[in-house]
Amino acid sequence: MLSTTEENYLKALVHLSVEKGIKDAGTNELAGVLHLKPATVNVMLKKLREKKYVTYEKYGRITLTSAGRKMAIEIIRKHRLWETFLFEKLGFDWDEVHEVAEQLEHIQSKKLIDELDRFLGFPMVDPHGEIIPNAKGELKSVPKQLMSSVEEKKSYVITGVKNDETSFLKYLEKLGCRIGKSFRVAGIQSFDRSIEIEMEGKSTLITSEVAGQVYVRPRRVS
Amino acid sequence: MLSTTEENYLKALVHLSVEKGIKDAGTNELAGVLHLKPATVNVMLKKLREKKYVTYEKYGRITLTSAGRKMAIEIIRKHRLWETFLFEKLGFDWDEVHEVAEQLEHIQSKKLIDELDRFLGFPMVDPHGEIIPNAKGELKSVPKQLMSSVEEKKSYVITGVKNDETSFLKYLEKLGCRIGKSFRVAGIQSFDRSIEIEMEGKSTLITSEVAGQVYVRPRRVS
DNA sequence: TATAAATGTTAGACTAATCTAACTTATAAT
DNA sequence: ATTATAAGTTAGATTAGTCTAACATTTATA
Repeated sequence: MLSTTEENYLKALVHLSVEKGIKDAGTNELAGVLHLKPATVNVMLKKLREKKYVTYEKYGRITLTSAGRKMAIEIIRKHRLWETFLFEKLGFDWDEVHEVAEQLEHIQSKKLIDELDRFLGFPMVDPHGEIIPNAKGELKSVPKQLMSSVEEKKSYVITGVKNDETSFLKYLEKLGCRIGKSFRVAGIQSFDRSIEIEMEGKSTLITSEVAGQVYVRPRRVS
Repeated sequence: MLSTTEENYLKALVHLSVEKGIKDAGTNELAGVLHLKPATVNVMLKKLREKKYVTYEKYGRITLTSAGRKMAIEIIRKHRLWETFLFEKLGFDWDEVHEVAEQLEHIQSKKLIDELDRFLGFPMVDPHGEIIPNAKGELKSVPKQLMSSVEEKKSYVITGVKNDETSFLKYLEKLGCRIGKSFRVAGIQSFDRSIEIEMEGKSTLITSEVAGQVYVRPRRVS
């Protein structure tokens, strides 16, 4: 059985790899997302390696083993189910669920989480639009949708890009488009198929060329 | 903010006083219910005294301050609301709820517990028939009912005794009747008003004299 | 009431998780 | 290629919560 602390390290490793797209991490990066000092992380890493949850050697990069990844995905599953519960059943706001789910995700009871899943009707996504891993620990891949096929007035989350040339990514960055960001479609111009989106309060115009290179998924609105 | 450990100490003090009917406790007793060593409890007691949650002096008895009692009752409220949730919404069995509620009761979020209360319809009792303190921390006293007024086929919990002579208590003990025990009324003899109860699988006869000295409250059946 | 038994306390050690400060290795820049 | 900077490591200290073993006090009993 893992401690809450150990669980948080594993979860952070998955988040780092999802957000950065690479599967390994460094001591400093990990310390950064956990708000701990590198020295602290270093100590814990030895323990997690001992327990076979990560592979890692001195001055090297940190990678989750399959056991480590499985554990981490289980915790993410719990987190997202609890977020869904708080949002759907208890009327929490979109931005209030995370903090409480951070605590709830560490409750140890397989039955609890399976019954919660059933109670919620086996939801696929959490209130942030994030995919909820299923009971088998599969992060079922949702059909990919291009930004060029979005509908007006609906909300989406950016999930990836088709094209990863630096110049293109730099341009996306300039537009404020990063993986994980969510936006609402304010309007679509019919003559050039350009899309006007609202993201973090400001409005941005996306050309159809760009939209054809960006993956999105629908987001449940609060 | 109290640690989980500190919360458990306060809760144990309330349970001790409820179960034993006295408002103070000893180091050994407390260690017993917490499954810790007296030395450990002694260390923590100093800390809780420092924080003004208990009053206690060397070799003396331990008493909760009103702040301590308030905290403890809040935790008991959380525990019982979670038990109700697990039982009513997630289909847990009567005997499975406690263990998970022991973990859930330490989640810190006022909103969570108030919304959970609302979601459950402001329940008065948990699946064990225990009274749920309200949001103001009042352990609303439920009208006392004597065992002599029970109805056939219904279930009750023993809540107290009118008479606390040793001989009487010893007799109750022999019958298996202790505070907190629950039973079902199998039948009532009309000619002598004696009551046949089923408790923990076995059947026991209670005379009307005894029934008139024992307090009970209705229990929700599983 | 003297003593045995029960209860309570203290000191010192241990584990988990954290920190700071000093040190080492790897990477980037001139 | 040398050096400066960034990244990573180690050692030693700290806090919370626990333990055991030895000691002190209170209580119950012969």
